[in-house]
Amino acid sequence: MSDVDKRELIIQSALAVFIEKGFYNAKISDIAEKAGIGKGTIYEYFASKKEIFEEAFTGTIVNNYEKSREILNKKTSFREKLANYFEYKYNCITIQRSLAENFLAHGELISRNIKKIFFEQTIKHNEDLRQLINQGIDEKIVRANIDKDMMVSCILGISNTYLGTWVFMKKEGAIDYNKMIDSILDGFGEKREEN
Amino acid sequence: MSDVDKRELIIQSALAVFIEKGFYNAKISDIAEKAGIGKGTIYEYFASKKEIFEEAFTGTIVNNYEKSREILNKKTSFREKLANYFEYKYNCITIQRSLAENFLAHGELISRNIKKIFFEQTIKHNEDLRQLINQGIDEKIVRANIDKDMMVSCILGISNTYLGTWVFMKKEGAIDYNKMIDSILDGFGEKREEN
Amino acid sequence: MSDVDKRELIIQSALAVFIEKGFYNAKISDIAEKAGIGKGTIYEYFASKKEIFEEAFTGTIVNNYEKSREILNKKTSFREKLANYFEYKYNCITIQRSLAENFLAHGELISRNIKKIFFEQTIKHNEDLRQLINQGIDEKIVRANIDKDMMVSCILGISNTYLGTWVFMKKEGAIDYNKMIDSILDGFGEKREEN
Amino acid sequence: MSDVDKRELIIQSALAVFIEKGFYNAKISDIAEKAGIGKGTIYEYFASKKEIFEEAFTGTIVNNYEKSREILNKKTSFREKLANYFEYKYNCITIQRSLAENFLAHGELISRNIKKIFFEQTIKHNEDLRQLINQGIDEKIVRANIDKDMMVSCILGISNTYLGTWVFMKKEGAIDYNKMIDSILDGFGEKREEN
DNA sequence: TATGAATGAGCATTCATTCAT
DNA sequence: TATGAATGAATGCTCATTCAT
Repeated sequence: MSDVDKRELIIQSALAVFIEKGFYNAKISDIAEKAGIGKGTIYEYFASKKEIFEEAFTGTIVNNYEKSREILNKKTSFREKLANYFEYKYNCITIQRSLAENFLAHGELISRNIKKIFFEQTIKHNEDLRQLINQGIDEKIVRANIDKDMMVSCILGISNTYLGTWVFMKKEGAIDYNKMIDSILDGFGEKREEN
Repeated sequence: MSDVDKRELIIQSALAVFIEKGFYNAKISDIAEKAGIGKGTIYEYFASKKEIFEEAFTGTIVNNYEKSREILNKKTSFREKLANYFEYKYNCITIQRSLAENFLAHGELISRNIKKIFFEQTIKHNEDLRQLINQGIDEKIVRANIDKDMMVSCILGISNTYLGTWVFMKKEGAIDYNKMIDSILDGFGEKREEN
Repeated sequence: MSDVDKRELIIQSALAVFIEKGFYNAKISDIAEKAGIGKGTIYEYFASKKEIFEEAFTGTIVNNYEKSREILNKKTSFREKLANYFEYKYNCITIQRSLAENFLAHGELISRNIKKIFFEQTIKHNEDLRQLINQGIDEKIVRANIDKDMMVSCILGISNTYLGTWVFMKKEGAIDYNKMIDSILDGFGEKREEN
Repeated sequence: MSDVDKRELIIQSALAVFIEKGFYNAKISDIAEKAGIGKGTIYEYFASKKEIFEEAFTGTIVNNYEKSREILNKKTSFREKLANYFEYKYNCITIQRSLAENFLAHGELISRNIKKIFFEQTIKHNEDLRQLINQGIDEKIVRANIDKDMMVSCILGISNTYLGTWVFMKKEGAIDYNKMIDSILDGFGEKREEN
């Protein structure tokens, strides 16, 4: 097994253990056992538990970002993109939630570098969503004069909360992504002349 | 100082330390020092670190719920209530975020009882928001045929994400709560005949 | 309540708790509760937990010694004295065992002074038993040429072990003290010409 | 060093510290230091201080029993066996006393299992002594009509008390084991027709 | 005098990390 | 390179003792 593969093996095992137990209750021995290797071996590839956590986290956010960017860069319509984006978010919401919680809850664990990566990815992600909004404007689906920050927040917020509730409540059946999109586009208010 | 006051002092000190350092890095001695009392004294009022955490958390969620319910029960219009609600949420978003993170990130810490309280408060809060939506419908501000779950998620999501970003990015200036409300009511899409 | 009475109350309460839980598991608060007084009050009468223990112990050994000496000083025959002695020892074997165990097991607890008292009492007690043996010799019941130390050990040993087993095994029914005495006097061997 | 040897090293070190200081004053760090290893290492071999204590104790009582049984099973005469038995008891009386004291004084420390072992060994030991008495009867040295329980108590009692005093008083010189045996066989009384 | 709230020294135990093999 | 036995720093909690009331 190559060095790269061994690292990846450790990261994936660590990820599983971190998600299951959280950072502080995840023991190095748990990770080693999950990976089927010795405790000492982990230290041949990583300097500390913190480093494993950071790397697992960095990999996951970068990976998530790449995947969502892929979706948003396809040659499809605004609505299709948004639906695919929601679907993707739903699929990774469990793992994301756990990681985000660890990340947020243990600020002290996160080195400056990791924070920078997270920040950059968030910015890029927001930019991607703004691009999507621009596309929506070009397609005459989104109004041109809206507050884009607000709309980004709304897209993120509704997906996190609505899909999160779905996961949390263990609801069953198909999610109507189109209704989510309509809600964002049309709002919930009576039609008005002026706003 | 009465027993109740001493408990409250400890809880507030603990809250500050938990928010700053997270559960696992908060030392009992930190809490004692913050409260200006001896370590042993804490154990006169609480059985364990976990119990302090639970109590601090329970108090805060119940307290938050009470305050938001107060706002939502005032004799004011739909728009005014929603604006006040957003304002309130902004004010407590920092503490809320930290607690929620600790709560979510350390599921193992939270006893069945606390989970029940959290769950109940969440359900009640959602019901309060549904009442608010009903009021909006009565006031002919909200359409009658919308998916109320979706709208609740949107209210929660936009407030968490938009206000959260505001706090996280340390933006300055006044937040335009009315624009938030308009976004939810009118959506971001071009006006359409059918939806 | 006089000071002396309060001291005695504390000692008796402490004794009960020490016997039940042993020195290290006996808490000052247990003793205070048993005595129906406040923790602080104990320190008005004793300097430390160790001192309470010592005093309780001293009192008990002196007391035990006094009572056994009383028995051994009565104007009765050798056999009667020995039987009464055994009976007395049986009655106090439980408390004695517990105290002795604490005493022996926690040598470090016992101050030089207490050790001296214990030693003196033991010596005196042995002397009393030697006097008893002399009386037995005078009464022509005990042979004159025996090793008195050995006989003292035998009296102590058989009473401790035989009666101790009785207590430990929770045997019921009457103990035949005369048989104990006969065993010591006659031994268990076949009669021999010379010994 | 093998795992077994390391365990044994820890047990022996613990034994020494328990004997010197008693259970509650024996610190894990004392035991580690005595063994010349780190504190943490002890927990690689034992789950808790209590477990070390139990194991040290179990080993010692079983070991003691085995050794005394060995003596009592030799093809030697009644007197020789008894003399060897006393000699053996003398040699292990110090360690035995300390352990027994800890055992008795800290009932709460001793698990059901350990109590069972102790009880079984005691029963077996008493049976071994009864066998010895039977042998004495066969050899026409012990009278057939004696109370065997009483004689067992006398053997145990005299050895504990007489030898214990010897150890306690730090007497010097050789112990006359034959005189002990004679005392048990002949008693201390004047010869009588009837008893 | 009597009290009990407050205290902090002290210790068993955990687990990330090291390093000899 | 891979290992896991060995380590000891770090911390929650207990409880004898103090002292303000």
